[in-house]
Amino acid sequence: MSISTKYNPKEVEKKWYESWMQRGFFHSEPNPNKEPYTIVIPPPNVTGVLHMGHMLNNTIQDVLIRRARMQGKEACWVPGTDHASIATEAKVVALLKERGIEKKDLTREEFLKYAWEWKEKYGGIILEQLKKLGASCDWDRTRFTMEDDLSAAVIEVFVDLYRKGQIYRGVRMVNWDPLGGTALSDEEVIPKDTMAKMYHLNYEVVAEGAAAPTYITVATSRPETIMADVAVAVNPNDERYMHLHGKSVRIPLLGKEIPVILDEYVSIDFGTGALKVTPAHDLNDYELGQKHKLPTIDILNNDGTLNEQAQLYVGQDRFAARRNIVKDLQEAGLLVKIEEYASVLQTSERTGAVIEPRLSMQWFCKMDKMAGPALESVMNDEIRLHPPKFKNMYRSWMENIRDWCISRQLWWGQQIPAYYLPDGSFVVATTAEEALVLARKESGNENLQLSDLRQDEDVLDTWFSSWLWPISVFDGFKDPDNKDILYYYPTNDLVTAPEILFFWVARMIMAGYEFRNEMPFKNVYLTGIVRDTQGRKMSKSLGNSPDPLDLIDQYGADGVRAGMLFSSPAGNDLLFDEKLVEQGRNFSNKIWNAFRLIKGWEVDESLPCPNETAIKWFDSRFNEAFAQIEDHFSKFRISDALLAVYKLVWDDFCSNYLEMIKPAYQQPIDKQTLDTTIDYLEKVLKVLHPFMPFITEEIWHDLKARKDKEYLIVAAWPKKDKFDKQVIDTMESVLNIVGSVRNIRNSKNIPNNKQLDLFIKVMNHDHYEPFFGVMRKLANLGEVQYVQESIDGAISFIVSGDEFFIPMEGNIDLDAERERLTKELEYTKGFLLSVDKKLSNERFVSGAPESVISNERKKKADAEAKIKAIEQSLASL
RNA sequence: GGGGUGUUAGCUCAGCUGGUUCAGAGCACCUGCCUUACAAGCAGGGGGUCACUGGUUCGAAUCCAGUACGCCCCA
Repeated sequence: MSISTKYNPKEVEKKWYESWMQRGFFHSEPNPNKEPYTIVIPPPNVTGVLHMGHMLNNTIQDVLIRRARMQGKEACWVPGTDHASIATEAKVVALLKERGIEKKDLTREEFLKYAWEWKEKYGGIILEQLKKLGASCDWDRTRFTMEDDLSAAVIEVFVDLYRKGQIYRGVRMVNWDPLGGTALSDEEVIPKDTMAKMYHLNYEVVAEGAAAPTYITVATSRPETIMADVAVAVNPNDERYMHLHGKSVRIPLLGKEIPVILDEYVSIDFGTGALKVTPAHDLNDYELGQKHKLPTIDILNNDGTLNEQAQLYVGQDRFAARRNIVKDLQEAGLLVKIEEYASVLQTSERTGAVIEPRLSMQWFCKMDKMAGPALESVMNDEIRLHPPKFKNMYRSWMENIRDWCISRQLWWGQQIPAYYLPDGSFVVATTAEEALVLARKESGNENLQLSDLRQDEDVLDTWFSSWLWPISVFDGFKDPDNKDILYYYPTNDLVTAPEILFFWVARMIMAGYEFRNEMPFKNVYLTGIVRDTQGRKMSKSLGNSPDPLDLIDQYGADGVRAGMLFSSPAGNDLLFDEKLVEQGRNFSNKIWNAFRLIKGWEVDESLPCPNETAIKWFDSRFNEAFAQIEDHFSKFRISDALLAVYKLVWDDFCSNYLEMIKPAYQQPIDKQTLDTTIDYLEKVLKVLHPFMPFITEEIWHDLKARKDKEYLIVAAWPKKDKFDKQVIDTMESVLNIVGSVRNIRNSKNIPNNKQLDLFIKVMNHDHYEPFFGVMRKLANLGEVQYVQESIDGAISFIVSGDEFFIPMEGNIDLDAERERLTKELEYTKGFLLSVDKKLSNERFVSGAPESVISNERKKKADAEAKIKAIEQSLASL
């Protein structure tokens, strides 16, 4: 038989993925005889392509879902995509631009037509990429946040919340791009470090009957906004300005009187310690203005020119106005000085224009009521965050929650179902027709027509559809009692990144309680961010992110999956190194070769089984490791679970078990050993399958002929079983003995093929006999036997309190041996001293629990025995 | 500025209720091996003042306080 010494993942992966799909293993239907296990995918942007973050995230979900499926649960992983209004609209705009089409020349309908065309053509590539990773999603259930049913749910929820008084209109500061004529999200704003100028201006203090005018100097980077000033603020503790408390000042040039207000917000050391307050044109000033109930004067037009409110420089661009006012101020003698300082300039990602903070009317969703149950369920562990350290962060955010701005000045998304009447009032309804009925009723004007109503131009924030995701993918709004939602909801586990804990996770929890009176999921597993080896976030602009598909191509999906999970505990960032994936690939190869070895054996049914001890040991060892693996899973320690499987396969199964039972070259194996070994390999494949689905399925089928649906993907997950700790412990000692022998070979340059003899002088154990065979095989020993006395002319070592001798036929370096033994003797004596010290401390003996004390006594006895043995050996040298 | 969180081997991290699985794993490194499953491998080995300072305790990597540095989220 010839099987390649290297595992070749390419065709294997394609073959099994297709095969799993064909047989419908990924598909789920409600089954009352089975326990449901449900995951909804965090929907990636429909425009997105697979990046390393998706890889990690979806590998974890696939591990969880595959394990649940093997456990016999009705496993359902719902995939889908998010319409991502900002990102998608930006891509469509860019694409149209390449074709010479400007968005502003299109109507809303024309633009949306292009957008949908584009979505149909390029959208959802990412889902195809997930298949390459092996993701076992139920593709029949693929959903999209902007498909009809899901959009209908969004509108329904909006109307519902509006009627409950949870949605209102209000003013908010937005990032305005005067060149693009649009508001931008924070993500679309690029901060640029620049040198800016700080202008120091004199505001005249209003003082009746003063002989000469006195001034207060205010520092500002934006002198052209002084016409929008409504106050000057100083810190109440600032000694320089005590005399101004309760006074007023005049705006330079304009002469308008404004109050001096006191607020600790003003930092005494920055600028002159006096701050002009311009609520319409600065976020901090806006908040200050709200706090002190000051008016808001907006002096800018959409395109960045000054309007009538400014009174001066009307019609001029903000930068031209700045130049002019500086000149005028200078001439008026009110400009004290100009300073250069390092500042951060906010610019538009798309037009490069300097961002103008601007007040605008937006829609908000109240959060305080919904936050209550959402906070409580996490605090009392109804919903568990993994790792739990995120609970604190969650709490502080939820306790200081702000209302949610849900409107966006875009076209791609669900248009807000608010309809304006000609008089400026509005009604909210699911359709225009319903809106008309409402509008007629509320206005008392029965003559109103559809054409008199104007729907709000804005669309809803994308999160306003994704917060409904766990409910809407099962049509829980359209049909609240359908069998899917009743069966699959609440879902089990959610796997996502901590950076969207608030944007998304918290809001889904709120929506769950608000609309279904039930949590949306029981566990939230928070992954870390995938970074490069220097700890930098992976990003397109840095070019430090490998293409996941290239990696799969090069190392195989199984190798990449394992690589991603090595060293990525929950909540910790993953410093991605291609070496990890290499390790994953090497692991694939290791398993492959173990399979090759077993597959290559000829069986001789007449042979007796010489491997009882090894067989008994691995059975116990498997059960012990399996219990650890299950424990890791129960705590969502996926990385640790994989590492435990890794060691079980590599160390226990390959390095130890297979070496113990391996027949000599070209010798046949007995039937019992072979059958048991195949059973063991199957068990190992099972626990490995969630992590490395392809190679395990391949070996599963190569190992034996299988019936039609007898696939590993649906094979029964092992059950916890008892294990013999004694056998495991003894084998550990045996492996230590073997290690010591090998070490001696190594240090004495004794070739592996030269047999050595071993004599055991038992102190504590006399149960090594069943393990003699294992020792002989692994250490290449000839004679192995118990003795009563030390052996002269032998190298000795101690394992678990017993002394072992290897006769050396005179080629012992006596000095070296004496030195080694002396060293060990000294160490042991020191150890004994520390134990004695502890035991003679009365407070320890009276204070420590009995078990700790008896343990110390045992340590003392062991150490004393060891010292005696070493001393004897030294004497015999 | 507010809140959170972290610092253990060269790197990435475990270490759960303070006490023999307490200083551990993987990778990297060093030495020797192409020994018929695997050089993508085998065997062996070296390496840490558990950030710093103090406290609690019979006993601290572990609990508490402070300091330094880092990261995350919000503003």
